[in-house]
Amino acid sequence: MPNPYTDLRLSLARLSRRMRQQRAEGDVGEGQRSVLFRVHDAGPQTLGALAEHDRVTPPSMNRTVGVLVERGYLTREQSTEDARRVSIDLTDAGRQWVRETRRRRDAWFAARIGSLTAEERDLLERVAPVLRKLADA
Amino acid sequence: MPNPYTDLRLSLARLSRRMRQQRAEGDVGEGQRSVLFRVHDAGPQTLGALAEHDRVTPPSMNRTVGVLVERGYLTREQSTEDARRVSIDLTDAGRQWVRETRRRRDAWFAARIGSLTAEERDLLERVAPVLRKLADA
DNA sequence: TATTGTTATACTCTATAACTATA
DNA sequence: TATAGTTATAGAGTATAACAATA
Repeated sequence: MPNPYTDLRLSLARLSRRMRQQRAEGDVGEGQRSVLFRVHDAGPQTLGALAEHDRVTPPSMNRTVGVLVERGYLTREQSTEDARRVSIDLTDAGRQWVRETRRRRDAWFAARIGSLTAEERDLLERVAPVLRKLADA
Repeated sequence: MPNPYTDLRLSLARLSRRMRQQRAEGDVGEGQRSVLFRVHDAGPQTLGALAEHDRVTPPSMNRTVGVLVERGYLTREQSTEDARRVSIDLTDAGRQWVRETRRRRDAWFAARIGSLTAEERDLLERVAPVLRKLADA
């Protein structure tokens, strides 16, 4: 065992996989969800910004955005300052979708949290900022 | 904010995404990796068992396994007790691939760990079993 | 000329339906 | 008949290359 964090890393990967599998029938895929969450949290984005954020090529992101526009969750609007750029924003339906999805996932996660002891829950709350730091590093 | 664990859940998802993106050029995909790791950790598996473990349909898993057999990482062998079943196992190359990949990922993770304080590292080590419990719940 | 976005095209991974061999 | 695996086929999602519009 060359590294004491192997177990931690594996547990993280596994838990995250379980979370990702928590999606409703007929739901949007992982890439689409990421875009909707991003626009919800960071406001209107250009295509390039979204592609970079998800580390995906612009044509790929363009297709993803196209699907979400067709579904009525996003709007594409040409920028007034720079006509090359587009501004991608949420519709009301998109905003509602994000809220609903977040609610459902939080509920799933909270149910699992409920099986822990008070001490374990306390530990989780304290480790949250550390995980955030790791993710952003 | 209806749930105090939203932040934790998001950090987990984000960190895991970063980890998954850590793959070398010409590397195998996520689904293929999951299969190799599974067989490495749990020993020879039937196709159905692998499909169920990854929550994927048998035809889909069959294709994934087929690619890995062609790549020389897995072998398919008919069971002697029940001729309908196949036993899927790692080749030496497959075993080596798993070890190498795990080593690389651990290194990536360890590098990020290095930016933490001793106290934060201690917290992480203690939370590992809790995360495992959550993932397995 | 460089940048932003898009279209054309192909490849991978997934799924459902239908088939084969075995129990 | 039921089960384990496979084959046939199609639908998402991704990529690279080439193009269009604008700066």
